[in-house]
Amino acid sequence: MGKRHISLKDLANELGVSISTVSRALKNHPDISQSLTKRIQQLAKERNYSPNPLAMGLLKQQTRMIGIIVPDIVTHFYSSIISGIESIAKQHGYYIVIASSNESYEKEVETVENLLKARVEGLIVCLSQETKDYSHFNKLVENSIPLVFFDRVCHSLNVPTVTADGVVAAKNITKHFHKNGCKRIAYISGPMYLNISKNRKEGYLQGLKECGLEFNPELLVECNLSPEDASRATEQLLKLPVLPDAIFGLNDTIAFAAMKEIKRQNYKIPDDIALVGFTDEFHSTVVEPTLTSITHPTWQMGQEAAKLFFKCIDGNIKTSDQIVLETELIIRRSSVKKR
Amino acid sequence: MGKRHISLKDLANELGVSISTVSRALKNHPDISQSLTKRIQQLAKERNYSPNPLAMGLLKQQTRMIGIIVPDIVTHFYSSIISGIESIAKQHGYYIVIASSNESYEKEVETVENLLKARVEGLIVCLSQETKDYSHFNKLVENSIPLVFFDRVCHSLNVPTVTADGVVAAKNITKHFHKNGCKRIAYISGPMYLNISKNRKEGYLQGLKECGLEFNPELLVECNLSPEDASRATEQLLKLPVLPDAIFGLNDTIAFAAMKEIKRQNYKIPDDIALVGFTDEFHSTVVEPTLTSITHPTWQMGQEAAKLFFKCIDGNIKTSDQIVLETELIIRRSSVKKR
DNA sequence: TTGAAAGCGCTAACAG
DNA sequence: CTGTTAGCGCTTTCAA
Repeated sequence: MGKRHISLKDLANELGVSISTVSRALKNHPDISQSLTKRIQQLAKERNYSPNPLAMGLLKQQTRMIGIIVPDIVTHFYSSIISGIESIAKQHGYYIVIASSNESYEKEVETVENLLKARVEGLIVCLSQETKDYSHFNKLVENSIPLVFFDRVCHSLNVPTVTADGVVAAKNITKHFHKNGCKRIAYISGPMYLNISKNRKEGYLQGLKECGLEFNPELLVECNLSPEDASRATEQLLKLPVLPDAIFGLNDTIAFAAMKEIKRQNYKIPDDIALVGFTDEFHSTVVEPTLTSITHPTWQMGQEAAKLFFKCIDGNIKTSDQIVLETELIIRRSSVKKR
Repeated sequence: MGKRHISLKDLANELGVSISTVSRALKNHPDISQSLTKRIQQLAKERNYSPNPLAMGLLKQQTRMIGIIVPDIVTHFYSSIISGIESIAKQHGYYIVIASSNESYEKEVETVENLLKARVEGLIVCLSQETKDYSHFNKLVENSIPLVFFDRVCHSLNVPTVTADGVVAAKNITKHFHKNGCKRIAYISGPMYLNISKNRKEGYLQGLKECGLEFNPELLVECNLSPEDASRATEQLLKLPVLPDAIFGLNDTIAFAAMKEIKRQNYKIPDDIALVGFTDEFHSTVVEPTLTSITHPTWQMGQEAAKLFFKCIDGNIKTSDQIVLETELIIRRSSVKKR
């Protein structure tokens, strides 16, 4: 094995000076003579010295690690956001530690604890679909440990958040449907305690109103966020005495599942039923028909979340730092009726 | 801010004993009296004590962090492998630090350095598509720092690897095409210095031979792994005086791009051109027609890679530890001609 | 049965 | 201009 990293001490010994001299020289402290500084820096480069972050961390009580908790890591939406976070983290010389809650409340609680034990400096979190109780985040808030929520957030905790404007997005979807002649517009939602479900419902209702359509409760079905349950929800809609002529899903996963189920029952998209998704996964353009969807600026969401995080670190966060990003309706074939 | 974590010292002060006593009690050292041990452990639990990993790391010279380098994090293939790695890492009480090379050699080199600076205990790596030179890994090998490659690997370095059996897989694809009446079977490959491209070519050639077909160089085109270049490669195939009647892509990203291009030119899949992908991304079942593909046991690949990693850590690795996993051809509609 | 002290790598206050 | 020292949290001899 052997020694893998050399230390200040190694350098100091080799040059016959003290450790602190080396330390100072390396940061160009004016106290050290030009020539010595040069010699020391030279040797450091030769030996490929790099400071031991553990020692630094211990001393400064900081690890330069950000904990990220996402419902899952395999969805493009989240991994793209993670990329965005990473890009900012790297600029600040921080590392990210990623953990997945697998959409489980229990695992989320456990994960928070673990990351704290690992001494991350703070957390950037998207809540699991099961999470209704937020007390596991209290400890962070009380100790003013940096905490940022994105996408699925909890406003009661007074924590900075980054979200996409689901109200406007859902309103636009609804109006888009209406413009295409749809009158029975259905919404497959997630659990209503999630802000994303609620916001999109809000926009859905506003949209209906603006279009002069009445809200029909049987056209709003809830499901958990699994493809299986989304299929079930779709089936439920398709069993209605009068079919819906449009469906929009809380996200693309749900929309894809709905698409499969609609096809399975031999209805035509968009002519029998128009379909719109949400979050614009990469494959929206590959499915048949191509899926109309709401794009999220995921990369940017990640970046904004990371920026808020560093504002927390620097201690100049306003509790009112609630960033809401615009989305865009990308119209493809799944929602445009040929008439 | 205040103190966020309590230390042995805190506990010791509170009980009026020495730090070392507390330390020993917490690990049930027989020297400490039963009653004291109990009292100490009780307080530790109350105060929610957890050892400071930085201090431990500094002392033991280990960080319990594994560095992972993947070409990108947003592809399901990689994120799923990462999940697999994480599951094993967690069992061993290790954390993973994920970095992406973005398919760039330069960034890969830089990333290796950064992770080493961060004192990860070793690396689990999938090479970038540009990487032909492996000297940035020499340092690890020389210092026997644990290093494991998966999927895109370098055999010359004598490092343990986990791969999928691309030869057999590509052979099966070729034979599957032939069974469906295809005679002009094309292969859109990646750069040939990548083992995955080479292996699949090998299998492709074997398959042709077994089917009594001759290899036609114009039916093998290379592209870098971007959708854009894959489209270009597809176009090239579609410009041939005689069309291919089957195409298999190095991976699903390429296959999806090929699918788009084929559709754009108004050819029918599978009847004009049969299509098969590789790696079985989630959306294979949603595209139209559903995409025949080779599934990789990605989760398992990650797990195996992590297990090899810990064998390295424990020092009982054989240089011959080369794990090759079986794949499976999942036949869907894109490759079955109606005749 | 318990405590004191050294040391992991580093910085910073304090002495020369 | 440079060296000494203390201390971050912990384990581990060595002493008592």
